[in-house]
Amino acid sequence: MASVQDQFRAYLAKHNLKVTRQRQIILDAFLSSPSHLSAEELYIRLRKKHPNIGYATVYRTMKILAESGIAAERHFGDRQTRYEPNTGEDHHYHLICEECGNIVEFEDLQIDFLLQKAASAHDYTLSHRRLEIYGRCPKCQNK
Amino acid sequence: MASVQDQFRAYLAKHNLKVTRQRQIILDAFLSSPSHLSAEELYIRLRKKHPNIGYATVYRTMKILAESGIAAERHFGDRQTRYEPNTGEDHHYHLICEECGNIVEFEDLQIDFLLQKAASAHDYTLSHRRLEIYGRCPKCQNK
DNA sequence: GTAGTTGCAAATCATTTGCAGTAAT
DNA sequence: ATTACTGCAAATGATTTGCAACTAC
Repeated sequence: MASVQDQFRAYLAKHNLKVTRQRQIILDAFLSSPSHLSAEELYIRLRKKHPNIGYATVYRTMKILAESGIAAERHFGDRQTRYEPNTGEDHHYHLICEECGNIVEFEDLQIDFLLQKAASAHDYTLSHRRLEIYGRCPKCQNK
Repeated sequence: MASVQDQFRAYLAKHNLKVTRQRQIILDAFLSSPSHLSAEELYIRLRKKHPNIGYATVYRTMKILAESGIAAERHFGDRQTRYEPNTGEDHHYHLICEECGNIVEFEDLQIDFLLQKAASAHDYTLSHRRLEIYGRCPKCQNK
């Protein structure tokens, strides 16, 4: 039942933060944009409709979205932090085309299992994992 | 036979680059330091013995080491780029303690196989992969 | 001698922060 | 009324670059 909107409001309330017009706009833009955008890319999309929203506000809000568990931060090869909607406890992996940058997400229970096993083998507890496979997508393989 | 030193000289020769004192010093320092140092950390170690080597030279040289295949660049959670000796075509994975930052490297043929399979399943070719498991090391588990 | 290199300082890129004015509670 | 928030511009931290002096070839 709890929509992302509710989750957001609940998080703000719990932390004495305010529901502002800008935060609402940024959340909506984030939810209705392609995944893996950076704060800058989101900002650029935003200013089309809302030219007066500040760069810093986008950064600050994305940080709140990450803390509230609505967005997850990702670091791929480039320097920027990218965000994706958080799909809860379950995790997925990324397949990234080195040529065009296209990203495919996938899940794999067998990999999950082996990662858990690898951590245990070294007496580590596992909290999260990052797996990225770089290669060439079908399109880019034929130039 | 080909030592890393030879590999370095060969790369420099092929690209019309010169074998300078500084490049030699930085390569040696890189080879005799713990793995996963950042350019800054290497620079700090260096200046003990060679106070007149410039910050930029370290960055420039690490870039050459990466291009020549002697070092591999790594991006973990923090913002800095870290370097590790490149162990050729074979790859390994990382187990990282979120508390103390300790890093364990490991290999796993079963994981290799599944990653290759995952790429194929989406018609991607595979060029390289990045796998990091975050958790807590044995020491940090007991506070 | 010539072309590539160095060290420095200034520039750049992504991100963060201080602050005075503004808006949500 | 308070307290948090915004937008801007200036600050930060990692890395890069321009340039005049220098060094390997």
